Amino acid sequence: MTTTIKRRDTGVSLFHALSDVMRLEIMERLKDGEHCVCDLTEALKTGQSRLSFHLKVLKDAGLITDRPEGRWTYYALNREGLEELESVVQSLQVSRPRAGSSSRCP
Amino acid sequence: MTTTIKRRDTGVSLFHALSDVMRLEIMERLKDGEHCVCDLTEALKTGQSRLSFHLKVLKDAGLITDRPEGRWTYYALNREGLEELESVVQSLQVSRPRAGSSSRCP
DNA sequence: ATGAGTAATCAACATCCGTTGATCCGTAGA
DNA sequence: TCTACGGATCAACGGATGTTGATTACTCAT
Repeated sequence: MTTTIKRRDTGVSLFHALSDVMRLEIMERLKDGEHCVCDLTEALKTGQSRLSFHLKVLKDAGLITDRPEGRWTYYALNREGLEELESVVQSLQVSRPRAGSSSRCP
Repeated sequence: MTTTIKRRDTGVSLFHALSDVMRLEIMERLKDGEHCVCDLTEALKTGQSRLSFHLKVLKDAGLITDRPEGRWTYYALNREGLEELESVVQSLQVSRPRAGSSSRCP
């Protein structure tokens, strides 16, 4: 089914985007609102190039948004992405209330 | 804070475990209950070695459990791991209701 | 005890990912 | 227009990750 495949792929990219310490730290920082790159660079004590790389991964996954303004770019959490994440996680929950083992081998 | 660091690390390993198509497919299969490896090998049409590798990743992350029985090993979803995942995902939600931008650069 | 079947582990290889430093692009101020 | 600055992008490198085939360990049946 195509929608299932699509769901799996977005799942993979969402989970991959979050499978890195620095990226989780970025998400953490953005929880209280928008931040510009220079702000994050200082807060996370890292190089500009590295930060830019991770921001791109998060943005491509749809978890954050960027808002260029003049010389600066502000990043913020993306509600839609987080909702999608929630939904994918929900879909991992057990569907049948594990009524004993459902496959017998011998 | 130590607990925050620990939370980040478990987050990373949970997300990493789920950032792979085959591993998501395994989770999908286990939603309806226990399955033995031979069962999954056939369902996912893959080699035994490959499957075993991915099962180990999921198990190490605490997302599934194994139950050896005789010649076979049965795998199942691990509720605790899924709850931990939920909790980590919850912790990514915006904390303050984004009252405008919280950092100004110039 | 031997042989067959299940599954974990290993070594080797290929690929992907993250880091770093350099470069490029766009904007703001002189 | 020239310069300085913020930030994206690129190439190159090194380390991690996934794949494959072979080996090993264990269990069951004969």
